[in-house]
Amino acid sequence: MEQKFRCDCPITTALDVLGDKWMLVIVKQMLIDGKRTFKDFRESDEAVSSNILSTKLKLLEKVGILFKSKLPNNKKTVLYNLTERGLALTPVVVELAVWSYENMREFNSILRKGDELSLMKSDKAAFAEALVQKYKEEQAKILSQGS
Amino acid sequence: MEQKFRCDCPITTALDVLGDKWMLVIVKQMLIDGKRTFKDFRESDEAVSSNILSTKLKLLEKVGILFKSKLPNNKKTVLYNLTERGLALTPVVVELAVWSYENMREFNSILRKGDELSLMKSDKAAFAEALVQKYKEEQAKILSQGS
DNA sequence: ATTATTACTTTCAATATGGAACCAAAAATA
DNA sequence: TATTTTTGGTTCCATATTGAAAGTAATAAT
Repeated sequence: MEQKFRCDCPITTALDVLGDKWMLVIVKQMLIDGKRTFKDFRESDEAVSSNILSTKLKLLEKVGILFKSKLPNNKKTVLYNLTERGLALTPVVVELAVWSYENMREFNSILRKGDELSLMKSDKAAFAEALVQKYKEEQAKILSQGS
Repeated sequence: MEQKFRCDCPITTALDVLGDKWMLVIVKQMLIDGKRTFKDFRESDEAVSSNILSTKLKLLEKVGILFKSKLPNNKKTVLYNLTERGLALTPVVVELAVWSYENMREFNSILRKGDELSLMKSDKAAFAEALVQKYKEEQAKILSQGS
């Protein structure tokens, strides 16, 4: 599964890597939903099947969006962590959320109500930055403790 | 090909519709590359094959991202136009471009140089709005003339 | 010592993608 | 007017991707 690029356009290039139903969903699950382990992803609302999850996690690692780690006292559980490159996707994710809240409600009847929409819209960059900060704090907490 | 949604998350919902290799590329071709006709898309750098193009254009129309029109003096050529909903994807496209310029160069050796990157980054909202304005001006020009 | 959990891989069916050829209507050209 | 070309598709078929289910090996908990 080596990557092929269609042309020199940055947008097309991004979509050559991220353009599917799972890549950005996994990033979002890590960034927003606090998912960190294979099991977490499997048990998410979106319920990825494990073969696909495995494939996508490998690709995300390969392009430097996430890296794997382990806790010192546990040899079994693998932690998946966003890199700075992965965290740099936060603005994309935020823009998708804004667009979706404002345009997808008529199609997805179970779309949750957008409580954070006005906050998000009032300062998208600040909202994105707050998400990143929250992620990093959680990350620090997990790495500092041992379990 | 009716739409199914995985859960109530807005990001996942957006990707249920847009999450593939073509949907956002077609939007970008219209918004930035001035593509308007079936032929235009076929002859683009990305060279979509016509069966897929046909399928995706129908889906984009169905979710209200584009609409079809014709010029008064030409019964053959079909024009594909972005709606306000489609134009509202501009910030997503801009964020993808920024991320890509800054993170994909090591993977896509033919990625073009990001001359507009610093301009884009300095004020993303303004950059997006300028793209939308330019599109609308072109649109007005085409609709006003007859050919 | 036994059971459960975690992180996968394998298998196989269903669906999506993609290239190529084909086609009908309209437009351009001779 | 007759012929050719262009445009906007559709159809066919091969290949690739997705996805559900079951299986497995190592570790951890009981």
